[in-house]
Amino acid sequence: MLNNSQYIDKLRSSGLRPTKQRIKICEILFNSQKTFHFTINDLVEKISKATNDKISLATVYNTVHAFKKKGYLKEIPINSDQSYFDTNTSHHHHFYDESQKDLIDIDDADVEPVKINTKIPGKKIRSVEVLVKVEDIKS
Amino acid sequence: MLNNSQYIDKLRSSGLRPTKQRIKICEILFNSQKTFHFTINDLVEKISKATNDKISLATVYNTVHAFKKKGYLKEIPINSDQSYFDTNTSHHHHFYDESQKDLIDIDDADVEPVKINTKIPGKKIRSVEVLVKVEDIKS
DNA sequence: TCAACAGTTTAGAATTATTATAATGTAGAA
DNA sequence: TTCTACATTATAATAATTCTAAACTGTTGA
Repeated sequence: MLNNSQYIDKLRSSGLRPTKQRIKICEILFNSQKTFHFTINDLVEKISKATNDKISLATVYNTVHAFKKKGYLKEIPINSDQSYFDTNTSHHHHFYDESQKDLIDIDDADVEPVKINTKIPGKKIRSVEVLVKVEDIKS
Repeated sequence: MLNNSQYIDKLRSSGLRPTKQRIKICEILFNSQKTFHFTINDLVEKISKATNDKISLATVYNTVHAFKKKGYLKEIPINSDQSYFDTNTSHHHHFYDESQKDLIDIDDADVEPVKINTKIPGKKIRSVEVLVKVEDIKS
């Protein structure tokens, strides 16, 4: 749990001006012990519940992308009509529940290291992500 | 390499009417030895090169989704503004080249089986997909 | 063979997510 | 405090996808 001055430091140290919109978004994204997944839409709703000052949609997009670029958020690839982001930036994987359209973390420790026995010349690996799609047993 | 009557059988046997639009799209997608990746946009371009009869965009979407549902195409999850599809429906994985925005198959044999040591009650695994993001070594 | 129906295609409108624009506002350095 | 570069904002623009309703066409069965 960080207080505002810690968010200000965090933003400033990564070259982002600590504007009140960014601080508010930090509070919403990083104040919880638990990490979580969200879409831009989810975040807009959280903001409108958390404050009376509206933050424009464009700012929400800009801020999320800035935070992603700085490594404070990860984007999660799912077959989806919208982008999912994750406040958990540690290396981990995901279940995607196709029945409930729900995304669930898989701790990195719960996945045996993935061994890839091939490579592409001139390229280096940036990340290895596992997506496990699940569905209701009965279906 | 299948000829049209084989596509007609294939469509009919899966409960899809063999209309001329669907047959044309089959020719474009499944006539090659090599499997490939495409976006809806790519497919529309291929169609317009391959034939003088235009196929409407809505039909392309409908057909691709119908083929996906029947298991003739797979959708590939990537952080992207558009959906990627794969004519290779066998179990395999992908490299995604972030420098070139290019998608490359990884043969299933080149990935050691992924072991997940956790599960979700009431859910069964439908698929396990590995996405390896790569970039230029120099970057 | 052919009429009838259900499934398809179609053009275009509608919707949704995201990005661009340009004017206004503001944090931070001097 | 003032200035300047960076941010925010509302709105428009764009792009991908889905919806709609009318026209069309395989297929079935008489």
